[in-house]
Amino acid sequence: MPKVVPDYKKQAKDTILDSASELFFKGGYSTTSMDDIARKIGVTKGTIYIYFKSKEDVLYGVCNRNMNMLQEALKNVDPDEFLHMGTKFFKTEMKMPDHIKFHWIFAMGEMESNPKIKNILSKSYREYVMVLREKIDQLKLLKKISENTDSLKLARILISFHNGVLMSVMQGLSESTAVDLFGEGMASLLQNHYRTND
Amino acid sequence: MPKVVPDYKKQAKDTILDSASELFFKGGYSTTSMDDIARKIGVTKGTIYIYFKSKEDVLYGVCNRNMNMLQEALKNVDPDEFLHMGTKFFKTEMKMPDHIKFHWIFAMGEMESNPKIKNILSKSYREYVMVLREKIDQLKLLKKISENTDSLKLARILISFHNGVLMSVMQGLSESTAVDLFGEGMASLLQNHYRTND
Amino acid sequence: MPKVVPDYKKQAKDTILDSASELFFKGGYSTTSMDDIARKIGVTKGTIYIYFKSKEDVLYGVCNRNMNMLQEALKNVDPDEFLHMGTKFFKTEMKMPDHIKFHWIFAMGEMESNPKIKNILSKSYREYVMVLREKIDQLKLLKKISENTDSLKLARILISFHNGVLMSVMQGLSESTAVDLFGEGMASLLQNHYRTND
Amino acid sequence: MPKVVPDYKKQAKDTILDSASELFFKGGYSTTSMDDIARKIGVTKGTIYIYFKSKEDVLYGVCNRNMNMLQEALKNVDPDEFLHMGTKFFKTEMKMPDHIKFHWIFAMGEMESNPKIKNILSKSYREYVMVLREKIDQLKLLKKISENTDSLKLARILISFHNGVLMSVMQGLSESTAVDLFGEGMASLLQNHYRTND
DNA sequence: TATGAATGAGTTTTCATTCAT
DNA sequence: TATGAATGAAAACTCATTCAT
Repeated sequence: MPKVVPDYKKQAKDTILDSASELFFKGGYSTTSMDDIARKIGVTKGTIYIYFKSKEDVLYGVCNRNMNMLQEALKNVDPDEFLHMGTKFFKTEMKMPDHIKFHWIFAMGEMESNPKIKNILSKSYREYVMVLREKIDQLKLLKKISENTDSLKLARILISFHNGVLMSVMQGLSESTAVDLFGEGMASLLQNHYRTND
Repeated sequence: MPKVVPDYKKQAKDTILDSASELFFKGGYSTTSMDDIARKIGVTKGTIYIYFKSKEDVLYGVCNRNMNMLQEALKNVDPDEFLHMGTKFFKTEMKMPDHIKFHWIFAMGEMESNPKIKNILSKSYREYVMVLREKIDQLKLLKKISENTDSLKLARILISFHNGVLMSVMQGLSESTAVDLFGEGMASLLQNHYRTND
Repeated sequence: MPKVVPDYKKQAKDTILDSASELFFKGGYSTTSMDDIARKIGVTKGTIYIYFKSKEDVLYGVCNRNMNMLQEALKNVDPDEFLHMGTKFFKTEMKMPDHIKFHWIFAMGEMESNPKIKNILSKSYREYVMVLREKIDQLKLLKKISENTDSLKLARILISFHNGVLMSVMQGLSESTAVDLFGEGMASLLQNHYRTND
Repeated sequence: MPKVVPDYKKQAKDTILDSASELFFKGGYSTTSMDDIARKIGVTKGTIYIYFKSKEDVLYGVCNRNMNMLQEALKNVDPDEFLHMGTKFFKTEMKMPDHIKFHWIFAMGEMESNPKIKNILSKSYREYVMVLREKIDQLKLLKKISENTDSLKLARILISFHNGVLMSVMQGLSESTAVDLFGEGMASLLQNHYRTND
C-alpha cells in the first residue's frame, strides 16, 4: 500500500473491507481471523488495528458498505424501465460477486447474536423498502401504475419475493432458472397494478 | 435426565439437539460453545461427546431435524385448504419458535464455509419444492388449479416468496404486516392458476 | 468372560494385562485409554476397575509380568548350552511377540517420570544380572569358563550387548542381521573366558 | 528473551527445543504439556505456537536436533584415538546431560505409535552406523585395523554394545561401573581386529 | 460381576488484541 | 504507518475415575 495518496486512509479502509467482505462471506465471520484478512492484502494483523478498533468494527464496516452498494444499485435503476426489472435488474444483480449479492443473507446469521448487526440490517431493509416505494410512486405519476396501488405494501411484497429468489439460488437453484422464475413471479405480482391505458 | 427411560439414548440426543438448536439460532454456531449447550440442560460438556462425536455433528443433527420438522409441517397441510394457505398455514407457522421457524435462514450463514451444511440445505430445499409440487398436482386433479399450470415452477415461486417474507420478518417487519403481505402476495401469484368453474 | 472358573480372578487379571501389554507397546502408555484396553477384550471400562485400582496399577502389572516372563525364559536356558546362546536363545527370543520381547525398552520411556516403574525396571535388571551370573558360575564349576573370570562383570557385559542388539532391531536392523551380529559379538565377548581344556 | 538478536527466530526455536527436550525426557512426551514447556522458559503457551505448529512438531524438532548432536559428537572423535574410545569418548559422553545422552533411548517409547519418529530414529541409526564405519575404514588405511575386518558389521556390533551399556545405566548401573564395563567390552570386541604390527 | 452414563480436570490449539520497535 | 512477538482467555475435545443399576 503506497503511503502518500490523498485520502489514503479511506482507501486503506476500503482495501481491508474488500478483503474482509469476501472472507466473511466465504468462511463466516467467526471462522475468519484477523490474520486471514490481513494476509489476503499483504499486511500484518497489527495494521488492521490502525484503521479499525476491533474485528466487530470491521464487520460493521462490511455490512454498512455492502448494504449501501445494493441500495445504490437499486436507486440507479431507470424508473421507466422498472417494470422490466424482472429481466434486466435481476440479471445484472446475478453478475455481482457472491459476497456482495448474497451479503444480505449471510449477515442474517450474525443478526440474532449481535444487536448492532440487527440494527444495520433492519435499517437497511427499511431504506431499501423506501427506495423501491419511491420508484413505484414515480411510476404512479408517470401513469404506469394504478393510483389505487398501496406503494408501501407493493414494495415490501416485491422485495420479499426478490430476496426469496436469491435464497433459492443460495440453496442450489440454477441462476438461469432463477431469472426465469423471477420474471414470471414479478409479472404476477405486478399485473393488478399496471394501469390500463384508456 | 432419568436413566430408566426406554429409548434413553434417542431422548438424550433430542434433548441435546433442542438445546443446541435454540442456542445456535440465538448466538450463532461458532459463538455457541459446547459448554453453553451442556449447561443449558444441566450436564457437562463431556456428556455431549457421548452422544455426538463433535460439535459439527451436533450442527448436522440440528439442521437435519429442523429441516424435517418444517417439511412435515408442510406435508400435513390439507390440500383442499391449500389455497387459503396464506391465511392459515402462514399464521400457524408464525407461532413456531423462532429457532425452528427461521432455522432455514440461520443455517445459510454456515453454508458457504461448510459443504456438508450446503448439502443438507440443498437437499432439503429440493424436497420442500417436491412436497409443494405434489400439493399443486393434487389440486389439479381436484380441478381447482388449471391443467396448464407448470406445477414445478409454481412451487418454486411460492416457496421463494414464502421464504422472502420470513426474511423480511427477521429484518424487522412486524408479524401482522407479514401475514397481510403474505396473503396478498399469494393471491397475486396464484390468480392466473385458479380454475374458473365453468 | 465366563464367570464360574476357579481362579477366575487371576485369569481375568491376566486377560486384562494381555490386552494392556499389547496396546501399551503399540500405542504408548499415555495414548492408550482404559476404553481401548477394555474394548479389545470385549468388556467395558468399569470392569477393569474391579480388578485394578487405577491405570497405573495396570501398568505396574504389565511391567512386572513381562519382566518375569523374560527372566523365566533366561532361567530355563540349559547352562550347558549357554555358550551357544548366540545361536539358540537369541533366535528363540526373536520369535516372541514384540510387546514382550521389546517390553524392556518400551518401559524405559516411562521410567524417568515414574519412580515406581524405575524401581520395577532396576530391580528387574539386577535380578536379570544375577540369573546370568549364576549361569556363568555354574559354567565355572563345569570347567567351561575360566576361574579367573569376573562373573558379575561378564554378566553385565553380555546383558548390555544383548539389549543393545535388541535396540538396533527396534531401530530398523533386520532380524537376520541381528542374529548374525549377536552371534559374532557374543563369541568375541566370551573368547577370553573359555577354558582351554588342558 | 531479548528481541533484537540477529537470527532471533532460530534462537527462539532453540530455546523452546531446549526446554522441551529436557521435559520430554524427564516426564515423557505425552505427560509434558505445552504449558510446562512454555512456563519453563517464562513465556506462555501461545508463544510456542508461533514457532512450532503443533506439539508433535516440537517433538520432531527435539528428536532431530538431539540425534544430530550425538552424531556430531561421534564425528568429532579423532580416528587415531578411536581405539581408546572406551576410556575417552564414553567418559565424555557420560558427562552430557541425561536428556541428550539418553535421548535415543527415551524416544523409542514413542516409536511404535508414531511412524514419523520411527523414521527419524531409523534414519539416525543408519547414519550413526555409517559414521562409525567410516572411522573404522580410516583405521584400516592407517593399518591399525586388519583389512579382513567387515567394517559395517563391526560398526553395528560396537554401537549395539554402546547403546546397551547406556541402557544399563538408565536401569541403575552406576556410571563408573559402566565406564569400566564399556572399556572391557570394547577391548574384547575389537581384539580380533587389531592389526599386529609385524 | 458387569455396565455405561456422567463427570471434571486437563490438554492442545486458536486468536483478538496489545505494544515496543 | 507498519510490524510481529507476545499474551491470555476461551474453545473443542479426551479420559481416568466413579457410581447407580
